[in-house]
Amino acid sequence: MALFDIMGRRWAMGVLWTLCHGGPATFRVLQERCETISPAVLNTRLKELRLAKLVEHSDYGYAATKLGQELYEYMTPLGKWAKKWAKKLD
Amino acid sequence: MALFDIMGRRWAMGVLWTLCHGGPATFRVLQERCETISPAVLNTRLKELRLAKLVEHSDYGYAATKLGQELYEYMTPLGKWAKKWAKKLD
DNA sequence: CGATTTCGCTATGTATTTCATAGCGATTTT
DNA sequence: AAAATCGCTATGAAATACATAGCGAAATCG
Repeated sequence: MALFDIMGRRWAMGVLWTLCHGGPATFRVLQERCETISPAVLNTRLKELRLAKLVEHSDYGYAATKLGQELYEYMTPLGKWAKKWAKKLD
Repeated sequence: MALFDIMGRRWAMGVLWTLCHGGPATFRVLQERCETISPAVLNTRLKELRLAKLVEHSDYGYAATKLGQELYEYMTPLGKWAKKWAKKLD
């Protein structure tokens, strides 16, 4: 369950989601998009995500790799489901 | 993204996965199935998952709710994908 | 029935992770 | 040349997770 290992860290999913949803971004732009992430954690997550080949550092800044996009696509329906789920919590 | 909030905690996905994959279990059995989880963390996650209505405490011990199963089903293809992904890391 | 085992879980002290914030050196803009 | 912006590191405090021991209640055994 090594995937859970990396995804079970704060902001790991959030960063990948943000990159896929909003497109490539520089460090600082990405930081702003995440709104409340600290640069230290963002930096750590980016290193981990790059090591996991889910994110890469291109000319346009950080971007999801093909693998990262694939993972994101598995997560999108989950995002929709989450809205339904949230309503049931009241 | 409140779903990421709860799922982005250590063992949250793992516990739900374990319950869905192996069926309902008592606290101690669940702890054994997770192999390396500490009782304190397991207890915390169970509280959170119950609050999120993903897990419930039935007669047979802890079990995933219908909602929890739904979420699990979104995660299963992800588990298969993870194997493919793991090979590309070597 | 009393003794033992098992159960769910809490307590405790330590290690790791995350946090907010400041700021450095390098590059780009003015 | 000065100022702004960049990616990122440093730091110290707070939150989270860890391993381990063990408690009180319930089930099981003799």
